[in-house]
Amino acid sequence: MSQRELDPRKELILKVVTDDYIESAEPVGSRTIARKYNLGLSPATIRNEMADLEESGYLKQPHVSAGRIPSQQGYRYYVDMLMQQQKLKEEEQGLIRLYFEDRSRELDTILQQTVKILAQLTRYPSLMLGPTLQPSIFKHVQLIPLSANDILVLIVTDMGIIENKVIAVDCPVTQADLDRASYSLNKKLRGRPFASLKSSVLNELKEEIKTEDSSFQQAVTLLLSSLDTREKERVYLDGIINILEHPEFKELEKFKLLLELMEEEERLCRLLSSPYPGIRISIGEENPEEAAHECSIITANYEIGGRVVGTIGVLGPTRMDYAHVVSVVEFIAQSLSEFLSKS
Amino acid sequence: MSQRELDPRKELILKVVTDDYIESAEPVGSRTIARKYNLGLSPATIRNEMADLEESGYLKQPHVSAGRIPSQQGYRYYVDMLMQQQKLKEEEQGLIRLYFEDRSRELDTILQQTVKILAQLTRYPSLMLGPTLQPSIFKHVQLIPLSANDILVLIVTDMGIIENKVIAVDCPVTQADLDRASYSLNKKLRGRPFASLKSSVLNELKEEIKTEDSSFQQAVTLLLSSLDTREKERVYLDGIINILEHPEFKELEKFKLLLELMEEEERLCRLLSSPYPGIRISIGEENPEEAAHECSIITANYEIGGRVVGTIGVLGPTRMDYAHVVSVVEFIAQSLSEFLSKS
DNA sequence: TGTTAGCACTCCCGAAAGGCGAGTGCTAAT
DNA sequence: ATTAGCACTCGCCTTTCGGGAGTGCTAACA
Repeated sequence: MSQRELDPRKELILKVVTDDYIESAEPVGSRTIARKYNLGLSPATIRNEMADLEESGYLKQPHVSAGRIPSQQGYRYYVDMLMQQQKLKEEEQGLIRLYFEDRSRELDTILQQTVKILAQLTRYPSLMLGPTLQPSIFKHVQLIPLSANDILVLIVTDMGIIENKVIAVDCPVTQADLDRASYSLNKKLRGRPFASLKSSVLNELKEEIKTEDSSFQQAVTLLLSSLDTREKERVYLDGIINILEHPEFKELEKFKLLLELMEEEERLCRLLSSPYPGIRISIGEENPEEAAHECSIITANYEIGGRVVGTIGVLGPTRMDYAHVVSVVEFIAQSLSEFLSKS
Repeated sequence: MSQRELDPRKELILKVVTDDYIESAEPVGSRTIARKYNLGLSPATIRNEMADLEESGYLKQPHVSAGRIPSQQGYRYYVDMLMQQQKLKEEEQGLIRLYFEDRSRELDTILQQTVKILAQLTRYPSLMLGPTLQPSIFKHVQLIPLSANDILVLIVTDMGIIENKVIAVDCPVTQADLDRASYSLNKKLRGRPFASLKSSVLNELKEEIKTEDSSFQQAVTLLLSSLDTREKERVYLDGIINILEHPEFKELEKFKLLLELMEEEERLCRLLSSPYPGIRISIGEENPEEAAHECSIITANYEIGGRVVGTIGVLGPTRMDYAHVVSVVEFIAQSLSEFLSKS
């Protein structure tokens, strides 16, 4: 975080320039500021201040005879020090609340729709990293025979997240075998956090099943290994189209890079995942992805029962309506957390 | 289907124009044809034929001094009568086969990756309508308590499709209640086709449970109603970016309309769903969606165990490589059907 | 010393102009 | 019936050019 290192008048001007540029998408000139914002300063004075701000890296000029726009450093200062926290408008709050009132749907649908509403309210592309298994608690496992050699493994967590996986076994197993296996797996695993499964419990379990027959052994071993490999999280996405509203993407090439990014889940994950809780704002080149170097990303984590399980966020040009987006993302993340924690 | 109503030389010229335009995206002129395709005809002759073809509606001119391009009617004739069926290249077949060899994944992932490979091979945006429940056979149901008042209902079909839904009950139910309910539901429903559930079986079941306690009754009733409402199919999508390779979408507005379409599942469903099996080609305004009036769509249904359960398809400009796409879509639909039927 | 008016200068942007080139339809010859 | 020749059309690309917005600098002023 930056220190407060600009004098009040420079701050004021930086703020005004940023606000105006965010709104208009046009470089802001000294004349405009003087006329529009009544600061009691002449254009010339503002010009001087702007020149200073440019020299110290907070503003820049697209070209000599244009107004100023904020640099990445300028946005950072704006976001950290100048931006006014907005309270979400009543109607927006209402919309979100209303949406989260209707409850009986699949998890998948809920998440998809949450991203959709986020995109609608922000008018930017919105993304979500689906809930991880890691912090969940094991609730139920069910082994279901699909055919002679294929078993469907269903794992349910306390959050209602469902994992399913087909595993192939060499020798046929009977329904009875599987029921028995399901039963003892459940007895053993129910209530345990996933994070702890890999190490202790599983070995323990492996020991135990030595006494059982081989097909059961095999099934369990496979289950365990499949639990191991399962790390990929789903990415939800909506409102890509919103990006086209913004003049910075009128050049197809720029948009193309971004669209490419959006179609690759791994890269999105890298962009979104954030270790610490709370709102995070990444501006321009702070983003790890080359394609997003002219974008900013605002994310917040959401939780289930106090445990962080996923991330929700918005992607936009660096000239983004930070204040508004922050308030929406925050509110939705919180609403989603509450919603998921209730079930 | 059109009758064969053009004389051979006109057909030849229509075919050449279409082939060339599909490849080059430029209106093709008489001179080009004469030089490039050695038809033993002079440009002037070709011009006369083209003028005839234009008059009868198979070709059109973007403007007076440009070459000809196929009209929608022209494409239709091309697709129905002139296009040579291609056999898929060995390497493409190999790629697809290779992909379908690796088996143990979730259904969801498989479908997503199938669309991805379709997009890769065709270089067009690709879509899939996820498998419907309707033609499946009931395999297993499991009721799992998530909290005091929420029950997770898991339904597994013989195809490994998994539906899950959270339903809320008024009064708390115990694990034992649910196990008992699961048991009798399974006994009753296993092996029945979904299509038949709504009517006969369910009423029968309702009668039967009158004798049971109320919480059980309630759960079953809810289950039935949730089965009813569940009709929405998932849409998988990949390779949107490919559309930008084509000059017809260099105008942002056109692309925007299409992107809008792609972000709305219902509209995609309407566009894709096709009653009859086999390859279907919709050209330009044959499509029900306004936004796709300058596009063509090639779809094929895929099956599980001989029953049509979904659709896979490709969207491109009307100037689309029909022959190649048809062969890819066909092959992938078939491979997917085989793959899904094996499990 | 900070602020402001005045002014010359820069440079983007959009409109207008002009030339090129590809392709056509028509006519007349084969 | 086919073809060569030719005048004509028209999209597109490049160039040109003026207007306008905005600047930095200088000098005057409080």
